Amino acid sequence: MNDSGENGEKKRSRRPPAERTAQRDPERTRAAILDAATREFAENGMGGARVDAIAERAGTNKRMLYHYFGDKEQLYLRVLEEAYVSIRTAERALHIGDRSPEEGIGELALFTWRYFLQHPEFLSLLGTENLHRARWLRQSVRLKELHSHLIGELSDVLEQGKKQGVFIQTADPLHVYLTIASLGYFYLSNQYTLSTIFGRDLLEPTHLNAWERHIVHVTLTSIKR
Amino acid sequence: MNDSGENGEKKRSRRPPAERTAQRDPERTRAAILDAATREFAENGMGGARVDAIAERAGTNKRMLYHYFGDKEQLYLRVLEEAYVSIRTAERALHIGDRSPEEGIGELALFTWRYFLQHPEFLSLLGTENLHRARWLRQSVRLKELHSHLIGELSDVLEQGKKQGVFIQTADPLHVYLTIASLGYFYLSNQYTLSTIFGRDLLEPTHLNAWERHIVHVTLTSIKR
DNA sequence: CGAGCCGGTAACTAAACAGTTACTTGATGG
DNA sequence: CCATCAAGTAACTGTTTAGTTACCGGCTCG
Repeated sequence: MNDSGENGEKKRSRRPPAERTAQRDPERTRAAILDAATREFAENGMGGARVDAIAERAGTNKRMLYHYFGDKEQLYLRVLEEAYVSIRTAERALHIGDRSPEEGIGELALFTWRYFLQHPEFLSLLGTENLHRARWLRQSVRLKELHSHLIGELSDVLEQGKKQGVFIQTADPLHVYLTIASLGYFYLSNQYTLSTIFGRDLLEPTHLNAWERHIVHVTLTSIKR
Repeated sequence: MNDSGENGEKKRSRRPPAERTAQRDPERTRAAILDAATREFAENGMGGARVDAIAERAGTNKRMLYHYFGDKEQLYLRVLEEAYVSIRTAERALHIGDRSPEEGIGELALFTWRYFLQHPEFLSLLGTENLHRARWLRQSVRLKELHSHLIGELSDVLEQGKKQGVFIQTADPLHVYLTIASLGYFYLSNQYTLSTIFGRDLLEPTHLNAWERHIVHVTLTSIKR
């Protein structure tokens, strides 16, 4: 039933400048807008992003954008929610409790670093949202449980490590997560100013690999007995 | 526009009589604009900052702003340069080489954290500049030597620590600095989203103090033998 | 078969914005 | 004592922007 390609083209249009009929695909249009918006907001922030630019990137127009998402702010919030759901979903699939505590933490650190590296738009969106003091995120209800799971799982792993005597008793799950995230976030999100003032390209593979090892090393030595 | 006759009421002159002359103080006006611009750019980013808002905050008007700084971009660059000069100047005054290596590094970590805490506008400006891939910072020549000094001094302290056998041989000055800056920057610049998703106010004194101790602990354990 | 719904387009509008211009006031040195 | 210039004000301008409206045309179902 999937009509791929052209069905009978009986359409000899009379007027419109665009004679080519776009095949209708609401789901695709919606996804294209969301994707285009993600890139536009990530590159230019909330204040700098242009609604016209998003429509153009999505290969559609403003009318559709307002039709599906309401207005610029609601679209931005959807982009942000989507970004959070993506990283937390991938994170869950790790199941850091399946390995030894030490390996579990190391795995989480590696995953986080590599996810940040492959999703610069996520870091950028976080930066924008924080510039505005989480003005839009705070309105979103559906995001909290997403995170309580992360802390819960991390807490279990730490407890097990403490019982086994490999981790110090004061190790705190939130602190461990913040440590991992800090080291990845700052290096990447501030790579441009850092590369400029220190005169080294931080994105060179050699430096990236060194920093990856550094993150794991710092995280583990800070909680090991 | 303004037609001749009609000398009755209502002749709205284009130029209202200046009732009182503000005392002239070019240096003060200049400083007021720079200060107002710092706040406006920090709060709204480059795209969100409004020239009119800066003029109003400074208690002056756009004409003066353009007179002293050329245009919005040049003003922004001056704000950014000023911010970097401020932190590096304060940092230099620490003289971290005067203490034992361990104390020196701890001192640098404490200073950095506290400076970030007291100067949220600096963090915000860094975020904005990185969103734009250091577009303006790269144009600034006068900022590189400012930073080579920092790395040089840090390198000396680490060398001394290695000689004394208290630091590991692989400790790298840039990595140490990035570690310290990461842990402070992320916690503060992302405090709004983090507080929201984890349901804790990260700015509460208890949590701030705990994180301060954490930064020093993490930094030192990562390089100690 | 035709009414009306739905995905889609382009031109429009009111407001906001960066940057300019026309003008005023007062201090100073010749 | 006035010519000149710098500090300062507010209205203006051309452009950009978020959001709207008028319209198009194919598809579906009664």
